[in-house]
Amino acid sequence: MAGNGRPTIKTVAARAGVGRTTVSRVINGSELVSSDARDRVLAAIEELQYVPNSVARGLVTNRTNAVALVIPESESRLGSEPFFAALIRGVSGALAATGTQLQLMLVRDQSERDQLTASLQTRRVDGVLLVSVHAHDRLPGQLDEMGLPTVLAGRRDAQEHLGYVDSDNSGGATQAVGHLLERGRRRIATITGALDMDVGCSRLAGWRTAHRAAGVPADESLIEAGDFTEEGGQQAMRSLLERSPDLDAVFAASDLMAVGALAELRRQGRGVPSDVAVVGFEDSVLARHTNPPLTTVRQPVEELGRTMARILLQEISARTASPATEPASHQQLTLPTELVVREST
Amino acid sequence: MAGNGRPTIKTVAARAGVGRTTVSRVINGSELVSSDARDRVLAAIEELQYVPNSVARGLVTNRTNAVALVIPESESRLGSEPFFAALIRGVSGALAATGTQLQLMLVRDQSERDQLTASLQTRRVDGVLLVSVHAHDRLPGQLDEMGLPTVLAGRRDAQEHLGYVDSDNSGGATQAVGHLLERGRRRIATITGALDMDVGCSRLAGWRTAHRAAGVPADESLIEAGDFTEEGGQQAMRSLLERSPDLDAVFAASDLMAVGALAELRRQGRGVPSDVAVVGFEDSVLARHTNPPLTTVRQPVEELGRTMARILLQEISARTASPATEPASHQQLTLPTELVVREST
DNA sequence: GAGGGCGTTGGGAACGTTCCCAACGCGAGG
DNA sequence: CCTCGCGTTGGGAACGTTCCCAACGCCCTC
Repeated sequence: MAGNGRPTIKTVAARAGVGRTTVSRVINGSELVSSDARDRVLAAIEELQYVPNSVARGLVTNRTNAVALVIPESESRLGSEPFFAALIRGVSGALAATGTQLQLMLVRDQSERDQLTASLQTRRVDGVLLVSVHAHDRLPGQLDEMGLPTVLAGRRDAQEHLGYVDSDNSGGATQAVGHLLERGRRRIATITGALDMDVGCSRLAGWRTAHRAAGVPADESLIEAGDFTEEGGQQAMRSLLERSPDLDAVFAASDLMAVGALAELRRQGRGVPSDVAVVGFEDSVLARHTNPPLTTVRQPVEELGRTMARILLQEISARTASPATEPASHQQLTLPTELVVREST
Repeated sequence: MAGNGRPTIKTVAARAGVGRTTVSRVINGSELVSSDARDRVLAAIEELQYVPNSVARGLVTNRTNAVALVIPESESRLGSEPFFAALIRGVSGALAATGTQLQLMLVRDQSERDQLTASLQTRRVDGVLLVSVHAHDRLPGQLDEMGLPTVLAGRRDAQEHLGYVDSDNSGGATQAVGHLLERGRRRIATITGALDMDVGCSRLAGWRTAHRAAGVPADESLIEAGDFTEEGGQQAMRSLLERSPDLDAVFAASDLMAVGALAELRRQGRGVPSDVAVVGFEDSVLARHTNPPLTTVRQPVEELGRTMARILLQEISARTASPATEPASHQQLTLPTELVVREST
C-alpha cells in the first residue's frame, strides 16, 4: 500500500540507473561526473520533482544554512521601532542571495531569554545576529564560548572583541549638535538612549564633543536619560523643561524619543523650531511625518543589516574551513551617518 | 587530538550507565522510566550540558518545529507597513509558547517567489503562514498540493477553502463610511486597496453597503483604486480632487493611504476635517501621529497573527496524527474590527 | 516451584544525506 | 600482452536521533 512519500536520493538514483553518490555529486555540482550520467540524473530529478531533504543534509554536513536574528522585544516594540523592520530587510536581502534562511527570534522577557542559549545550542542555526545588546549582557559571551559565530548590531563597549557593525554614533551626534550650535543655539539639552548600551553612551559623547569643538561649555544638567521609547522621550522632555526652562534646543538620541519630545513641547506651547529646535537620530519614516518634519541623523539601517549578514556568513564559512584556527580577527565595521536637515531646526 | 565535540545522546547514556533509549525516553518525558534511571540521566545531562540535536531529531520524526512566514516585500515595504511588524509580533508570541521557531521569508521579486516552492519543499518547516495573497496567486494551491499545512492572512476570495484568519473588512468599512454619513457627509469618496485582493474588494464593498443602508446613493465616480501605499494614496487623492472637487469625505482602505491623502489635501489647502473628513483602516501607530490624528478602523493585527499561528499549529498536529484523513475542514476565522474616532472626522 | 504478566531496559534498524575509499573500465605505454 | 594511471562510479559507514520489539528481572498467583 503506502502511496509512497516524496522521492529520496535513492529513488532518483534508481530512476537514473546510477548510484546514490552520483546523484549527490550532480546535486552538489561536482565535476567528477560524466555528462551522460549528469543528464540522466537531471532528467530523473525533473521527472520525480525531487528536492533534497535539507534536514538530512544538515545532519551530515553539520550546517543548516540558517542564521538567527535575535531581537529583544521587551525594550523596544518591533512595531513602533522602524529600526528593526529596516534591519530585517537588510539582513534578509543579503541572506537571500546565498540561500540562507532567516530565523527570527523575538525575545519577550527574561525567561525567554534564558531559554535562548539552549535553543541556539540545538544546532538549528549556523550563526547568530544580535541586536540591541546591553553592556552587561551575557548572551554574546555564551555564544562565543559555544563556538557559534556571532555578529552584533552595535558593540557592547569600546573594546568589543566580537564582530560587529555599528553606525558612527558619536560622529553623527557630534554633527547633529554641531548643527544646532551653528544655528546659534546655546542651551542644547540632550535626551540620551539607554546608558548601559554603547549606542546611548556614544551619542551622549557626541553631544559633549560638539560642545568642546565649538568652545561652548556643556551644561551637564541639560542631560536627561531616556530609554529609546516615545514615552521615555516625552517624560525626559518634561523633566528638562521643568529643570531648565531656558533651553533652546534638544538633541534626542532617537527619532522615536524626538517624537515624544515634540509632543511634550507642543503640549507646553513651545514652538518648534522657534522656541526650541529638535534633532533626532536615525531618519526613520517617522521623521518625515512629524510636525514639523524632523531634522535628524540618518543611519543606514538597511545597509547595516546587509553588512551584518555578510560578515556573519564570512565568519561561518571561515569557521567551517578551519575549525581549529579559531581566534580569527572578527570584523568590526562602522558605517557613516549623515545629517538630514528638515524643519525642526 | 580531537577535543571531542558536543555530547550526544550516547555520551549521556554512557555517563548515566544506561542505554540510548532510556536517555531518549527521559528527554521526551516518557513514563516508562524508573525514577532511579531518570535521576541518573538528568544528572548526566546537567553535567555534560547536553542539548539534543534537533536536526537529527527532525530527520527521524519528520518534524522541524518551525514554520515559515512568507511576506511579499515587493508590494508593501516591511518598514513602512506597521502591519507586518505587528503581525510578526503576534505570530512570534503564539509560537514561542510551543517552542516553535519562526522562519521569516521576505520575497522581493518574482524570481525569489519562484524559488520559494522549492525552498519550502526541502522540508525545513512544518507549515506556512501566507500574507497578502492575491486572488490569482498560485502559491497557496501549490502548498496545499504538497500537503504542507498553510494558513492565510486574509482569504483570496469569498470561497476560500484553505484555512485563514481575516479582519472583518467589509464590516469595518461599513462602520467607517456609516460614521461619515452620520456626520452628515454626503460626497464620500473611497481610495481602495488592490482590487485583486479580497481585502481590497471587501473594504470597497463596505463602502457600498453603508451607502445602501443609509439610503444614500453611492456615486461610483468617487471610487479611485489605490495599492495600499502612501504614494498610491496621495496620487488617488489627487485624481479624486480633480475629478470631483465637491467631495467632502474620503475613506481610505488603509492608514498608509490615508496619510498620503492627508498630504495631498494639505498641499491643496483643504482643511481636515473642516472641508474633507478622512478615515483610514488599521489603526497603526501612524494613525495617532498624523495631523490631525486619524479616525480609523482598528483591526487587531497582533491578535490576527496569534490566531494564524494557533490555527497552523493545530493543522500541523492534526496532519501528523492522521496523515491519511486529510480533507479535514480548515479553520476560517474573522476577527471583529472597531471604529476609533479621532480628529480627522 | 513453575508459569505468566508487567514494569523497565537496551540493541537494532531506519530516517536521507555526504564522505571515504575501493573498484571498475579503458587507453596508453613499455 | 601486461601494467599503470586516470577518469568515473558506487557501496559502506557515519551523522544523532526515535521507534520497534525482544529480553530481562521480579513479583504474584496457582
